[in-house]
Amino acid sequence: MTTKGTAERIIEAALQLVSEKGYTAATTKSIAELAGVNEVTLFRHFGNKRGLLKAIIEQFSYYPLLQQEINQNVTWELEQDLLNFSLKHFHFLMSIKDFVMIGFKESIQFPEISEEIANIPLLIKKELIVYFQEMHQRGKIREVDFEAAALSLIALNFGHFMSRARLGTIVSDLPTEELLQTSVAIFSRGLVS
Amino acid sequence: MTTKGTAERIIEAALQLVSEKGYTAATTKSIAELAGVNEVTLFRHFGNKRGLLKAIIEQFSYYPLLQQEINQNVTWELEQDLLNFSLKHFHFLMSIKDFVMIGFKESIQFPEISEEIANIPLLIKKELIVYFQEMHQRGKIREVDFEAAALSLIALNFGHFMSRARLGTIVSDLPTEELLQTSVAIFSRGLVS
DNA sequence: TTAGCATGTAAGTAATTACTTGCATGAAAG
DNA sequence: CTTTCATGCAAGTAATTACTTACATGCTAA
Repeated sequence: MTTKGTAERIIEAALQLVSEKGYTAATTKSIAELAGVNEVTLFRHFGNKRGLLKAIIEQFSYYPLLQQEINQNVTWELEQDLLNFSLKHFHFLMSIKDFVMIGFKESIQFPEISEEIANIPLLIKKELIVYFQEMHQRGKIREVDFEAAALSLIALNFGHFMSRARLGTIVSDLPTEELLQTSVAIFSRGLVS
Repeated sequence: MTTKGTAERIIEAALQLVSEKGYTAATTKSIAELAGVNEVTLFRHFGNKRGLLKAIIEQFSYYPLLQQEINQNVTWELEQDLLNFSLKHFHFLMSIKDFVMIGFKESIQFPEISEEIANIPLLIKKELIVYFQEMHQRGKIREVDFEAAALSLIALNFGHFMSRARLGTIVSDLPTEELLQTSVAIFSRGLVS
């Protein structure tokens, strides 16, 4: 009980600090301080600093991926489906924002994270291609390179996510939902036959 | 002569290492080693480690921005213009890839870089909005939220850039030009009236 | 030739960092 | 009541880091 709470608090603090300042700059002292525990407790739980990050990675691998949820609520109405997907995609990325940032920052020190993160667009791409193919067979979208189309939608959402996650409302103060709606409206209109 | 070359080599090495490993993990020793100079030379040139990064930021502020080049070669043919812009945008981001990465990694330690980087999409957004408005008046694109449209195109290109810059061909081995072409084709088709 | 200037070399310093050890404490479980 | 177990606390260690100082060397320009 107390144990679990302690370890969790340490992981949480590490996740925050490492994603903010990077692995090296996030000292064990500062992590322990933010978690509200003694520094030795950190080592007693995770052995060493790398062990702490391993725990973070492991926790992430249990995180429910977006993938399964994509095919749910499919209406075979292009714009509606893509908006539904894009909203989910965006909020999913936001929910794992810290992981994504660590993945980008520590791709050299912890290539495992990079791989884990790179897997997300890969899985989503496959799902989207299948969806686009089916939509094409139903005569609802025109013939395009479905892989490129899938990658584009993913890039679109990822771009919006990065902009909001790192720059906030500096670039634009449009409400996220509104922005995504217009974004998807243009994109799906470009796909319809 | 030799002075300039030395300072430049140090800056180059720092740019590479800091963008790869982050500011804290890129030690002055490793930077000097990569630059092929003695560590003291680094301090003689830039005073301290922060001074070195200041020099990097300053060098970037002199970098020719994409902005002016956008309005050149405008044909008022939507797809052609947007493809031309997107290719320029993408390759511009690639050319300042290391700056962008530092900007994302060191947004806390060096907020100036973040601001500098955030300025890019802001300027481009303004240019794109003007272009879209003019295209609308010419009856070539339909009525949409031009700001959202501009942000979407920027997010699209940025997403492609991030994917290629960090994940290489893991997600897809489609040739960049081909990918951008399909990407822009869909997007512009979604805008035409 | 000489004077200056950029750089290399060697040595050192104070601070920080990851990590350890030994002991005290307090709460829960048997 | 006692044992166990997670944690706190104090102290310390070896390595690393940013940075300094003093002196030697070699190239360039006057």
